[in-house]
Amino acid sequence: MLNRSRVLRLSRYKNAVLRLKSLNFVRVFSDNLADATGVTAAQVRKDFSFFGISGNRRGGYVVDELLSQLNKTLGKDQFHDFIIAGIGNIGKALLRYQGFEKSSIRIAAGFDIDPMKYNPNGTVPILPLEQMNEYIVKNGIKLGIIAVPDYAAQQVLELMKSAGIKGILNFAPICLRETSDCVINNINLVTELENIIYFVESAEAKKGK
Amino acid sequence: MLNRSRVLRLSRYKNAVLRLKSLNFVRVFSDNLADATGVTAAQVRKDFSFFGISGNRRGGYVVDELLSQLNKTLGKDQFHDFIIAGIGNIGKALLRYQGFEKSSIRIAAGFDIDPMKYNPNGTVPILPLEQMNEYIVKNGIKLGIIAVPDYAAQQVLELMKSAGIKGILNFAPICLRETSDCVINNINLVTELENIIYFVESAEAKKGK
DNA sequence: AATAACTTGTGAAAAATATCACAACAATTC
DNA sequence: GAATTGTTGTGATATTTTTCACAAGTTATT
Repeated sequence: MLNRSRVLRLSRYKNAVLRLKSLNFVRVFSDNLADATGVTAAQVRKDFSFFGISGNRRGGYVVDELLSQLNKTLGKDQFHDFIIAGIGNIGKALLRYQGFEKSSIRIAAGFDIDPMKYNPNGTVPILPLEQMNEYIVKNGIKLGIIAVPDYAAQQVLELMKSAGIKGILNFAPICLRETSDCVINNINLVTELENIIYFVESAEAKKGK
Repeated sequence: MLNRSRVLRLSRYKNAVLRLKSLNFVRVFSDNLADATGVTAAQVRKDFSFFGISGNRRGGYVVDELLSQLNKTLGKDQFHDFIIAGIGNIGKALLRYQGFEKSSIRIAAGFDIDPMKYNPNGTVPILPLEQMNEYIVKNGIKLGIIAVPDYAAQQVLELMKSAGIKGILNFAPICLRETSDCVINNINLVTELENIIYFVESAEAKKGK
């Protein structure tokens, strides 16, 4: 069965391998990846085994081979276009984020309802939300990011799905439900901070006692 | 044992209850929360039971009571100050993010090495990174956000930890390892998008076959 | 070419997590 | 006030995920 956190770990391994490669490593061991990503070596190997990624006994994994296997598994052997709905603080940050390009991720266009945000001729065009459907269909976009306020999220989700979007990263602070025809990852910034608060507070409490 | 995803779910329940409250719900059932957050009703009850949150048989949970129990458990009965290191795209977006205040989360200050970013007299002061240690110690800050480039992340982590930070949300695309004295949550935007790409691609592949 | 050193790949075991199913109970109806 | 209905709280069960442990294999050394 395909397991979400297993795929997340695969991405982390890939990042770790990239960093090791930049340090001129030619081979890596499951041990190295375990250290770099905070899991056990057995888990690294189990994960690889699950996706049919293999190395050499005693020789570990050849960095370049491993990278290409990881990229292939993750579908990173081709460019992927995303669109963003909502050009607020988060949306703008994602538009400008430098880290995507080298991971063959491209933000193709942004959409908003606020005319002040429109910029049809920018590097990444910002267009009226009404044009989103047309854009998605015309360009065959399959991937979207939702960065609108909570009250608009569900509606934007429906718009995206009906236009043919198959996968969404959602930053709106509301848990969008995924369906069989559309994968959704929810990132809730408040929730993430609350999580940290909880563990820090409970550590304090334990110590105080 | 305390379980990270259990606490994350608790935050989601809290958000769901807040939304139901705004719809004038007076009581909620585990069923409602299950629907709103995409888990089973049994899980909601198990989670509550774990934290000692209880309702009434047949009567469900009284919204206001439940909220205060959730907030108390999550340590949201008081304000929490965070600092941010790295005032780039992500850092700036977080500084301006509107959603924190009503969750009693406050960004107290930002730090960067670029003098162009300094703004010591803004609503949220942006100060030189060299002053971070002093600021943390002086104000008793326990919580931090890392939004610097990958190559600087480890170093900023050490700075924060040595100054007394106990919990960190990390946006740098490198997996920072948590230690017994400092909780860390890593959010890697590329990884999140890759995860979606993977599931969309593999769904495509399955359909094509 | 035999031995030693070391790492993978993976079944088996353990641990963690989620679901089931139902007794216990509270509100409502008859 | 007895019967009915509906919901919680939770042991027991099932499933998922992780770790263990070691045979199988590869390279290096003597």
